[in-house]
Amino acid sequence: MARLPVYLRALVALAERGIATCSSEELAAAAGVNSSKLRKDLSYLGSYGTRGVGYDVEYLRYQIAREIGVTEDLPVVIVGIGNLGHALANYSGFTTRGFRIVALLDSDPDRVDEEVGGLAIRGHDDLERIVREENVAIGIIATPAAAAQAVCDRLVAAGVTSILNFAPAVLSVPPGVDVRKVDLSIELQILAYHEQRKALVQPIEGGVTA
Amino acid sequence: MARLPVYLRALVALAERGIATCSSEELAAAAGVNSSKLRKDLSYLGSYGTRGVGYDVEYLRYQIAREIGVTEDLPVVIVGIGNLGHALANYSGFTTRGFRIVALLDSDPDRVDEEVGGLAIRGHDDLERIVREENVAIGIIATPAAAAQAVCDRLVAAGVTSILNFAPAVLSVPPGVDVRKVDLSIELQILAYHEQRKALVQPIEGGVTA
DNA sequence: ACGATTTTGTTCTCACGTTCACAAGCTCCT
DNA sequence: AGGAGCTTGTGAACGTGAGAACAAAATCGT
Repeated sequence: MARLPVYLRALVALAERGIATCSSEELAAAAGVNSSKLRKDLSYLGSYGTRGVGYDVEYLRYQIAREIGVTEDLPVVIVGIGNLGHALANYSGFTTRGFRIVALLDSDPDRVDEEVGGLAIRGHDDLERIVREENVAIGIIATPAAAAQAVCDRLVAAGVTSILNFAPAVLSVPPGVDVRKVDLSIELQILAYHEQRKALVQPIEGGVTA
Repeated sequence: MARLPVYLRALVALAERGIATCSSEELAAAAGVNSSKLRKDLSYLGSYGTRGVGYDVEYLRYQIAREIGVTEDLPVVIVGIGNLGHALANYSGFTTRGFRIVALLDSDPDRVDEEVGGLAIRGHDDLERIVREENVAIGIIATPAAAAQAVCDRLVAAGVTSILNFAPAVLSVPPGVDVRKVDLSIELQILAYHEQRKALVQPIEGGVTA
């Protein structure tokens, strides 16, 4: 399920605060979900809790990490080192949460060998070799929309089977390849939509909708 | 619905390619959804199509933009100008798609007056004033997780009613305030999960799962 | 002017995910 | 040792969203 990483993050946060055990209510609150949903999700992995007591934070943390498959670092490449690629390369959250950035790729020859976040930018020519040599299964696309599909095709051909796409483009991939899309302006537009509805409803009803 | 912005983007792309009219099948393919779903979504807005012909791209584009509420630019503030905040401030997708970044805020006094993306960074002291003067309804939080809730509280108190949160923290807000969360490492972990399942299943079944 | 064709708008069915509610089980206190 | 009090795990109802199928309507050709 897509909520396991959220639970994992909440567990890490609890562990950092020195909390050794927690109930489903507490963990659900930390993760921002319903406690029933949380228990059902966790029961899908197995019975890792103790009735009357709760869950052992450290134990559950490891079990979820194992289920997700981030017990050891997974190699990742980032393609497109523009503003966003820069930020991603410097983002500490990747490296501390089960991922290892093995290469930064950019099509601009002038940028090759430039260092970002302690890693030198490589040209697109090296894409296939790096993916094969490092056994990279996950690629991050942070190129302009026009280049996204071509980059995607090359990544998939080289052996990448999961893609995180920041480019505002719909990627078509063969079966067996997963794509997740993060579109920043679409997120904002969704907020704008709710915003507009609030602006329309509130003056009439005279209050916020609980 | 959360898919309207996707349709809008697809329509803009079609318009840029000089396509004046399109069927639900074509638009659905461009948006990456089912044509039935698309038609149902659009019918919720009204009958903007013509049977036997399809949809007028330009007309539908305006209608969706109006529905979302991005016909004129909405003011937005970005709080936390680290790596990610930098990228967001420079991201052209916001400004070209119905939003106007009116302020960049950072807690670090040394960064104040530094210019990013043509806008000077302001200190947190100016938060309330800017939000009120510019009538800002949407705030973007790109701070570290530890600062996110405090920033969120200040934004909400100043009048912001929609928040896009990039910090890896669960924000609690009063009723009537919308929060959308974008967590980059969670997206990667979701891919890792699918990746692991592929690695487990494929060697046994001997092929990709269609 | 009329029918064939295309495409929308809508209805119906189905499956999934969420939530409530309760039984099973563990701990602690007496 | 035995019961009271929690807390997990799960079974059942509910609501929501997705997909297929069909009817209404507009154009085009004859």
